[in-house]
Amino acid sequence: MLIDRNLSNIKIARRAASLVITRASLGRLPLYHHYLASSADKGIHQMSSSAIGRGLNCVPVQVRKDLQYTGVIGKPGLGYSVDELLRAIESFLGWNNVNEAFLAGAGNLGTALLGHEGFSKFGLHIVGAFDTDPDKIGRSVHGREVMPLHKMGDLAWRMSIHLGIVTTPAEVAQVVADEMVKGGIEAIWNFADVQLVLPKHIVVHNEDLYSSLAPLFRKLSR
Amino acid sequence: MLIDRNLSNIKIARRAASLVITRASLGRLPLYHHYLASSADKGIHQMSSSAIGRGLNCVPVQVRKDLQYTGVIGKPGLGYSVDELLRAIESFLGWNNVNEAFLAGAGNLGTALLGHEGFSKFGLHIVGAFDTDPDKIGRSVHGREVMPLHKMGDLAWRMSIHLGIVTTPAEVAQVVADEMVKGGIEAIWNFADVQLVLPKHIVVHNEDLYSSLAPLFRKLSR
DNA sequence: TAGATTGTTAATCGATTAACAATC
DNA sequence: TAGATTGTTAATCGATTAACAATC
Repeated sequence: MLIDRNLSNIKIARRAASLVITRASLGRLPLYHHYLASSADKGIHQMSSSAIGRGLNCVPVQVRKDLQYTGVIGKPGLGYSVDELLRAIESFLGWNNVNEAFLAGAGNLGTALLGHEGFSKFGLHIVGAFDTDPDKIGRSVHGREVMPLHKMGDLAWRMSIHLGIVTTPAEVAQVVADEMVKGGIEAIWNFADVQLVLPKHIVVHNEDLYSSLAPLFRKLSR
Repeated sequence: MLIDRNLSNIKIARRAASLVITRASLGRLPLYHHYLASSADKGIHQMSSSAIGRGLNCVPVQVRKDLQYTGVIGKPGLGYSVDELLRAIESFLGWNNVNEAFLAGAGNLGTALLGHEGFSKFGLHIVGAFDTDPDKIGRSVHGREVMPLHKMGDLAWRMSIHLGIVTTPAEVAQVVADEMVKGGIEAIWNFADVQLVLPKHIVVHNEDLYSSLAPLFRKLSR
């Protein structure tokens, strides 16, 4: 029995160490969390991969493969512990850490993100907003004062901010992102309609709204 | 010469007919358009696939493959006509059509999308906004009056609206989407944090912000 | 024990990239 | 013509899915 335990621990350790999560699986983990959380609210504490797959429109084997990355072990014949999965996903995605971010561009979209209260549940705190528009600077947007853009880099450095959100017009997004990188920012969430070109070690997610719209538009024009 | 022309026309026709664009390529076409448009602004009228690839951080062969779907033929040794590509991408993506949409959920994000003027350049016109909050109903948001949600389905039907945008809280998103489908809507752009389950013939794009954030957060927690 | 469901290997599918003849 | 770049086939890579022994 003791030997069994040890063997199975080694197995877990080896697996967790050797497997690197794919981009695709990583993006699905939040979806599992959404669905599992709403199931937990309904008092469901145990779920099989096929039950989860039904809720998310995907096949059980994909659910099992994705969930393996979290390190949670399911029980054959029974399924997974919903609460264990929720905690594991949260910790895997770093939702328990406090992730402080700066946002550049306090326009419509920037304002909306500043006002999105849901983020704080996942550890995302937008602690500074920046713009170049004199009419906006000094104003408070959803409780945060808009500061002049040229102060962003320095301040990011001094406050050890590592996440930047770009909601500026496309024309200035690259310059703003470069400024963020100079300020020590390591990950950028970009809503401007440009592909940012940045050093390899910076992680960028380009949130191109028109890429998302493309399949929808194509459907409509037929 | 005449024979050559005919042969090459047949080739084009066959190619356009047989190839169905992949989801991945479709999503990249808007990125090409962004970059080509900004190049055209700088007076550049001819570009090679490697020049385009440099601007978008991708390899020339991918550019060539993606651009083939638009039907544009490049000139060996020279490259592509920027203006021809721009027009071809616009027509391929249906950006020349008027695409009218209804939006449900006039919160922060909904308001931002209603105020996003850029959309109209691509044929997207959000012509109606809906909410259940009595404080919001009747108010004007970026020039459009917010209407009660229960009127959405009927109105979509009568106005032949085929595109729906969901910016409601996650809890009601599924119900709202079902209502859209009843109203004849065929494509749904969903910003709520749920995977909508809808009939096969409805095209849905789930714009899950937390999926986008996942790789960024992961980078930060290391 | 029997039924259900897991974890994992191997097969398939789709998307990216390398290689190169065709051609401006 | 020579150099550059195209369009396309074949090879590779990555992600999804089928199959099944292990096990609760």
